[in-house]
Amino acid sequence: MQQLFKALNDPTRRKILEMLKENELTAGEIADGFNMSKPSISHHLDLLKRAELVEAEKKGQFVVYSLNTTILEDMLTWILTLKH
Amino acid sequence: MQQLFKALNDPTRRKILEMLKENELTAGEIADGFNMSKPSISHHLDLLKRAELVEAEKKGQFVVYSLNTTILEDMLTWILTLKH
DNA sequence: TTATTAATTAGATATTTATCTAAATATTAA
DNA sequence: TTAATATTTAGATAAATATCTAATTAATAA
Repeated sequence: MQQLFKALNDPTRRKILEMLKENELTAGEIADGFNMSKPSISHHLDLLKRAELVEAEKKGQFVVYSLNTTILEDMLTWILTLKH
Repeated sequence: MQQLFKALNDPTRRKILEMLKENELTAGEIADGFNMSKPSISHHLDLLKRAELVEAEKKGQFVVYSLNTTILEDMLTWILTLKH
């Protein structure tokens, strides 16, 4: 849970998730969407992967990232429990 | 949105919200639930208040805190948008 | 094989954050 | 009015975080 909240506590990482909502993207394509160095984006992707919010698959020299919304169920449950 | 995610990105603050789910509580009663100084708890309460997750009402020398779940709608919406 | 491209890892740094103790403020009780 | 209680504010510090550049790894192309 902590890892999940931590991963979402950054606007860059939230925007990455929004980008991946449409299509899966390579690390480079994701980096192109930001005015930030590739290593920084790589670090953000690593945090998202650790939180299980994205999955990474190596395709040749590329790494393709895709969204994994499964883990968000836990957060939804936590929030809804608070509300009722 | 950033303030909201930030406020939830701490286990102490999340536990405070869970405590307030049951009853409203004074700052001192909340602090009693933790092995942490009162100023630290006061700081956490301040962050929760800024994020509009709690409301504070002064009653005599006490300050009573209560949960405000309204703002959580925004987060629910964000998460659900990501999922569909 | 050598050069190029894609991505990550390593290491450094500035900023943010969580925590503490001490001091200040505000309210109630003696 | 003075003392006690509840809470916050101020200031300091250690740890975590986001970012950068340089170096490394891995895969493809010449």
